[in-house]
Amino acid sequence: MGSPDNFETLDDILIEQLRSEGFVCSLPSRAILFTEGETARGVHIISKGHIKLSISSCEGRVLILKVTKPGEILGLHNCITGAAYEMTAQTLQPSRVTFVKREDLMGVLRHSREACLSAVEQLGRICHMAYVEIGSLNLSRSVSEKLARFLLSLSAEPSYSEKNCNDAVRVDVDLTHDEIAQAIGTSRETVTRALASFRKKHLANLTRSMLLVQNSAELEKIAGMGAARSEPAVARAYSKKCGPVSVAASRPLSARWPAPQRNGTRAS
Amino acid sequence: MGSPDNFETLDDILIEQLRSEGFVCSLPSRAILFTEGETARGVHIISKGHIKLSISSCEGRVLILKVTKPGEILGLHNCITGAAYEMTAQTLQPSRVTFVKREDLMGVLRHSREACLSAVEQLGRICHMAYVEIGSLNLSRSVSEKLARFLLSLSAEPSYSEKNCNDAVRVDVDLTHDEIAQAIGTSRETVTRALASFRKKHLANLTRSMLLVQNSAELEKIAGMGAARSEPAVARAYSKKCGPVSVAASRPLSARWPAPQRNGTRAS
DNA sequence: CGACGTTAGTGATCTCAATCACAGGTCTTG
DNA sequence: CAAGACCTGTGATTGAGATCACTAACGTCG
Repeated sequence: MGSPDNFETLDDILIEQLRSEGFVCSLPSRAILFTEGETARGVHIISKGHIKLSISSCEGRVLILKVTKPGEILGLHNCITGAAYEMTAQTLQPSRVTFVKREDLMGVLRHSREACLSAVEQLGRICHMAYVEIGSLNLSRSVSEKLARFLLSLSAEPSYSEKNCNDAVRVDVDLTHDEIAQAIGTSRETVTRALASFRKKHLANLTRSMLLVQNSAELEKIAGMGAARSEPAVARAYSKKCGPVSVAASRPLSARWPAPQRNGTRAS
Repeated sequence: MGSPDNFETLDDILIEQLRSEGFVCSLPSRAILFTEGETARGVHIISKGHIKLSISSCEGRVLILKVTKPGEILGLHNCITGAAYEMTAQTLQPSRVTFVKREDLMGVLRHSREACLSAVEQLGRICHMAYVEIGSLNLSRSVSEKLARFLLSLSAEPSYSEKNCNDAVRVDVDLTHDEIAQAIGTSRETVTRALASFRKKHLANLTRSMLLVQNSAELEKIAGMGAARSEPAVARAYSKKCGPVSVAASRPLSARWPAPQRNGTRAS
């Protein structure tokens, strides 16, 4: 988890430099910044408001990838590679964004070493997030697990949450059940039911875009994040011919997982 | 789709430069390059062999993210951001990789502008792939759809496939049914059944790590990739208050994803 | 060569969540 | 304010696929 020594300060240099190049615009709620398939003309830097990023199949199925917070930059990699947007961006509230043309972005990258390193850092972070998202989305079976994880991720977001007294966290989410369903890949009704279940158990309460996380500990247990189960259970993937050899390079082979034995740790 | 004018040549500069800095090592089949949770000490550049990248949940569930081909670079963003690997890398065949230490990577990035731009390009591409993967993984319901897509992606891979006479493509995949299941997020038995179904319909035939794609056109239809349906059907997501305003840019609104109709590829 | 250990192939069940079908709420907007 | 248009909440139904439980092929290697 150690944040890298070197880049520390570079972190937002790119954004700082870009801000002066771009022009600001205000957008109403539910405005679309760009849609998938479109070619990127530039990048958007969010100053105010939350932006919903989603991918959709042409059948109408929609997957919400993430909801960005102010300070993030959108479409960076599309500008750089020239690949069309693979997602659609839509504001959830009235927002303010700075738009920087692709040429200007490229100019900055080419002329400022620091900006370029900063871009590398930004992209690295985005990659990481994407992979974590993939895992989080696909490595869970039950809906309640995904929903719990989703609610927790919302409440963990500082720009959203207003911590309260004891354990409760109040979050202002401008998402409908339908959108939540799209974010965790399930159906609206199922979200409604799962939320009702959480409410009944006093774990969390979502009413009219106001989420109240009451028992985050228990939620985390449901989400499978809690260190509750210490059973690592590395699974069959490594139980086979596995790792007779690992790269020459020094390798502590981080003892994150115990003996790769066959064992079916069922949660029952 | 236009590959960007500018970077064209920069494409592999980073890798070229890194190659001279690193040291090569040969690995047997099923060797592990690194595991999730571990901190990145450097990057791996694949010279020979295919590498399986997977994420696993602590319950033992495994998701195979992708199988890389020679020429790719692994762990770049982990080195850069300092974040731990979010995935495990394992060889599928005897392989040869070049390992470059993190310090050396950083040095190259800092001292060569072109290398840095090249890194930006690389990362951009990786981001794009990751997002496409997310969509592909989550926006389809039926297993046969995902399996078809997966088989096609294998056969499309030049480093794998050996095109044959007419339509048939022969591919040498070193993946078990189990691993395929992990790659498309389903169970082994289901993969076996779906493959049997494809075999029966003479669409594709997978036997002992030898895939023969017989009717790619039909497979594509199942995968929902075929331009068959031109129905944009952008869906309810935009049907609401939607885009009263869209940032300056025009938007072609091209629908990217599958459009299969209901069809059950059940064995039975 | 026989003995494991790993893959593949198949049936029988069972479960979770998608879907369908409404009904009551809430928020827009003329 | 009344009419719609969305959103939420719930029941009933259904089906795709996960799981379980075996059996049958290989392959490897003492």
